[in-house]
Amino acid sequence: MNPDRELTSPKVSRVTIKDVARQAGVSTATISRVINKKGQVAKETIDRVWATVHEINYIPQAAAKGLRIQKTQTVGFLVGELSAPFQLDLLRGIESASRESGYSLLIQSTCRESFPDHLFRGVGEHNTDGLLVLVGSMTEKDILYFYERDFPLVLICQSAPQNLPIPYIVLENKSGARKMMDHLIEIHGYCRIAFLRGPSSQEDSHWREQGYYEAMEAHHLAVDPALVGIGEFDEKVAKETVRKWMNENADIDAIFAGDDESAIGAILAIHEAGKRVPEDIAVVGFDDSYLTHANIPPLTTVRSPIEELGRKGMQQLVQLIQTRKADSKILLPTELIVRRSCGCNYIERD
Amino acid sequence: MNPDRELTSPKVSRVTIKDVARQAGVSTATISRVINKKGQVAKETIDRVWATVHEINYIPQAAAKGLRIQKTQTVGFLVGELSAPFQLDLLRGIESASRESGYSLLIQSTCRESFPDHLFRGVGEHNTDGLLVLVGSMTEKDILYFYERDFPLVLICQSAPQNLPIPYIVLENKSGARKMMDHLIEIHGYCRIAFLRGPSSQEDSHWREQGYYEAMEAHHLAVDPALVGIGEFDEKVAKETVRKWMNENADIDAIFAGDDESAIGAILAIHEAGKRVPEDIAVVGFDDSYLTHANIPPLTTVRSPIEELGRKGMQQLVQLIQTRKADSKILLPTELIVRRSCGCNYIERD
DNA sequence: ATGAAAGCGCTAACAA
DNA sequence: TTGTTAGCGCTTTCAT
Repeated sequence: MNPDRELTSPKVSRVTIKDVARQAGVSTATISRVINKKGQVAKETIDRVWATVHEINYIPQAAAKGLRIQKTQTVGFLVGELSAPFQLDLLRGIESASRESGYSLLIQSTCRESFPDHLFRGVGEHNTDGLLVLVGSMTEKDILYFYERDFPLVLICQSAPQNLPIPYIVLENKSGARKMMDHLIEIHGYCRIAFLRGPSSQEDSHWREQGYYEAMEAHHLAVDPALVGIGEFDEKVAKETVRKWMNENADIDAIFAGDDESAIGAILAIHEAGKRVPEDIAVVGFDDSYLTHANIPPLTTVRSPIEELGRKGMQQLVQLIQTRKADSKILLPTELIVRRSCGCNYIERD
Repeated sequence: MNPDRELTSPKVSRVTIKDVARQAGVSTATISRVINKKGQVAKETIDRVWATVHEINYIPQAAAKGLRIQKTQTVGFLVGELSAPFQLDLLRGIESASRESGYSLLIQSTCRESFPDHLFRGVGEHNTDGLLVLVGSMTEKDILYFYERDFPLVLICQSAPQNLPIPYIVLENKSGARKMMDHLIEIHGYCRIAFLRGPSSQEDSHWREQGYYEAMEAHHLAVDPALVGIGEFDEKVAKETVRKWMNENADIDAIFAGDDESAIGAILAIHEAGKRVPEDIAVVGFDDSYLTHANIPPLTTVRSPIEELGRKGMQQLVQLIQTRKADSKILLPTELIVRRSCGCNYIERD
C-alpha cells in the first residue's frame, strides 16, 4: 500500500550477562546469583549489580537460560478453532494465571493445522513445559503420546481417555441442566420441554442431555423423542431444527437449548414463525455467554464459570509441572441464571 | 478436590541431536543439515536420518536452536484487557498468520500487569523476535523504548506516535462512518441523528466521530451538541446516555453508536422507554461484531474486517522481522452492512 | 562472598 | 558429501 520504509540493523547489539559483569566489576556467576536471588551475595554487590543492570538495560535471554536449566518457563494452550466467544473468557483466565505463575503463554489453534511432521508441531516438549488442552484440540492418539512421555497435560472440558490419570477440569453440566429443568418444570409447570442437543461427541453436551433426561424422569414426565433435536451448539443448526418444529406446529412449552448459541437460533426461529418468547414458547440456554443478558428477552441460562475454568486449569498445570502432582479431576459448579426468556419476571438492573 | 495422583519423573529423558547422530551413524552437523534442509546431503543419508528421527522421536529443542541462531522464531501479541469479543477474531487472524509463517505465538495481557521491573516484562526482546501491539496495551514510552532499540513492532488500531516510522495498521473508520451516515440521511431522510462517541483517546473513536461531523456538514445538517453523547464503546455507559435522552424526550430520528456494544445499550434504553427500534428511533452500530445479526432487530452496522486486521498485521510483522521493511501504514476498508435496525427491510437469510 | 569453568543442544564455519 | 569444533548466554559446581 504505502511506501516502504527502510530499517537499519539493530542499533544496540544485545547486551549479555558478560557486559553486566564487566561493567559491575564482578563475575557472571554473581550476576546470575543476584538476578535469580540465589545464594549469598553482599548487600552492596547486589545494589551495584542492579544499578548496572538498569543502566545498560540488561534483559536475560530466555533461550540461554532455558537451555541451561532445561525448562522453558512457558506453557502452551491448545485450542481447536478460535471462534466460540467463551474462548476469550477462558483465555483471560488462562493468561492471568500463567502470568501470575511466571510462565509465558504460547497459544496455538489446531484446526487447519497441517504440520507435515511431529517435528514441526507448533507446541510441545520442545518449547513448553506443559500443555493446557481444550476439548477438541487434540486427538486421543496425541494425548496418549504425551502421556506416555510423562509430559504435563491438563485437559479442559474433557475427561481423561481410557481412565488414565491425566488431570482434567470440567463443568458441572448435569447438575446445571438439572437445576434448569427443575426450574422450568416446578416453577413454570412446563411439561412439553424440547431439548436441543450439542455435538454428540462432546462431553459437555452429553451431560447436559443426561440432566435433561434425569429431570424429566424425576418429575414423571415422558420424553417425546421428536422433541429432542440437534442443535450442535450452533445457531444456524438450532434455528433449522426449531423452524421444523414450528412448521409442524409441534406442541412445545419450552425449549432447553444445549448452549446459548443454539438458544439464539431457537429464538430467531420462533420469532420467524410469528410467535413470542416467552409468552408462546420459553427458551433457555446454557453458558451465560457474551450478550445473553442483552438479548430480547434477556436469556435465562446456566452460568458456566469459564474464566475460572481457565484459571484453575492453568493453576493445575503449573502445579503439575512443578510438583508432578495435580488433582486428577476438578468439577466446577454451575449456577442457574433466571432472566426473562423462561417466563420469569426478572428486571435487568445495571 | 479429588485425591491427588503421583507422577513419576519423566520416563523418557530428552533425546538430543547427538542421539540421532549416533543412531544414524553420522555427525550432528549432518543431522542439522537434514532437518533444516540446508547444504548438500546424500539422498540415502537424508532418508536414514529421517528414519532415525522418527524412530527415536527426536524433536529439536527450541531454546538451543534459538540461542545458537539468535532468533526465537516467536512473536508476541500484546493486548490490554482480554474482554472485547472482537479480540477473538483478531487473535484468530494473528494466530493463523503466525503459524503459517512458522512463528510461535506468545500472548500477553498488560491490564493488571505489575512487573516489578523491565527485566521481567512478560514479552520482549528476550523471548520474541517482534511484537504486535494492540491499541491500549502499551504506553508510548514503551513503544519508544522498543523503537529506539530497533526492535520490530507493528501497531494495531493505532498510528505511530510522534510520526515515527513504526508500521501500523488501522481501519477505515472515517469513510465507514461516512457511508453509514450517508445511508441514514439519504435513504432514510433522518436529520436528527445522535452520535454515541467512544473513548476520546481512541483513534478509531476519533475518526468515526469525524465521519459523523463530515457527513452532517456535507448534507447541510446542523449538529446538535446535545445529541453527541458518551458511549465509551460500552453497553452500560451508552445505555445511561440514551436513557437520559429518553427521559428528556429528546427529538431523535436515529442514533449512530460508535460501536456495536454501545448500540446494544442504546436499543436496551429505548425499549426501556417503551419505544421501538427502528420504528420510533433507528439505531446503528459499528464493527459488525458477534451476534449483531441475531439481535432483535438485526443491527445495521459497519463491518470491520477484524480477522484480516490480525492476519495482515502479523504478516507485516513477519516481513519486518525478516526484511527490516514493512508498509508504514495500512488502511483496511470497512463495509456498510444494512440490516433492519436502521429502518430498512432486510431479511436475514441463512 | 565471589570467581573459574564446564556444559546445556544446537548451528555453521572450516576442514577434509 | 561429511565431520570437527567453537561458541551462542546462561547457571551451577567446585574452588578459593
